[in-house]
Amino acid sequence: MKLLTIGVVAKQAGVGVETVRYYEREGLLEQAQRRSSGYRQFNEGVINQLRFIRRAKELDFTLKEIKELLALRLAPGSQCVQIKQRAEAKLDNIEQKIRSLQRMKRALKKLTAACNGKGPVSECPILDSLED
Amino acid sequence: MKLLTIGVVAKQAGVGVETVRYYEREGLLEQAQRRSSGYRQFNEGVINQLRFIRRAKELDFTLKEIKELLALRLAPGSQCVQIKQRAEAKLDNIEQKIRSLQRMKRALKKLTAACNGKGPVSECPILDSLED
DNA sequence: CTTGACTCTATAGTATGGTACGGCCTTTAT
DNA sequence: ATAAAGGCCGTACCATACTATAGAGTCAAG
Repeated sequence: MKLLTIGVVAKQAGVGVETVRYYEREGLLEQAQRRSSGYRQFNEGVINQLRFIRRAKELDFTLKEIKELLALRLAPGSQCVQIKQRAEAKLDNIEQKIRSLQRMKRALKKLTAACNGKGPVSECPILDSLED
Repeated sequence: MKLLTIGVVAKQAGVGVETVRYYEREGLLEQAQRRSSGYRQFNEGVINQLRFIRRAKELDFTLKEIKELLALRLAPGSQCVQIKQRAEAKLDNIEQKIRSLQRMKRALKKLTAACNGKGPVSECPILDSLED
């Protein structure tokens, strides 16, 4: 098992060195072993963990939620259904955001449609409807 | 023209007193007149301005963008088309967010569909696909 | 005139997810 | 042996949009 320095790990995982330290501080990564000089020594698995974090972030999980996922993954007796529940909750969450954005979109579309883009600001129907 | 204290203004507009001061500091509201004691005196128009800000925020404009809208509104020679452009840019922006969330949604749906919710975490296909 | 509610300022803290800096120590290559 | 590159830590800083606190002064009602 090869041991890697933080710089190598960061590069492999596509994140900054500071980010790796930050994740360690925040408990997303376990405390790395140290050599006598104090330098961290990672085993290769950390790179996959960092990728896990990145993927989960792409799915809109917060670091806090990711930490919970990682904890579940390691806790003895955790069941797959717990992970599934979290994924489904996140799915709900995302769907709500989408609906909210779609409402905004409709409202803004209506405003821009009402405006012919001509004339001074004093006659702008977009501002008018924000003001009234 | 009645002059109002900050507390009245805040209440009428449905925001906190601190928020009004914050907006003033940030340049979203012009500096209020003061009486000799140093107390702010607002005229009633401020309430509409605060509502403007609230509505624009609901449409996902940031305070920075709102400040620009307000500046445009006051600048002589501003044209309606400039407002419309900003609204359309924001619309694009929102549409991008929606698309991004929809991608996440599809990915998460796929993951949850692959998981029957049975068995230990070590066999969870959701975690598997985040890890690999 | 007193009391309680209101207001003032400046400063710090909240949450999120990092990024940057300074000063120092270690490793690695030549 | 030396110099460059990399690592360490603690702290501060970024953006966003507030919110809270302390300590002081002011206003209005009774």
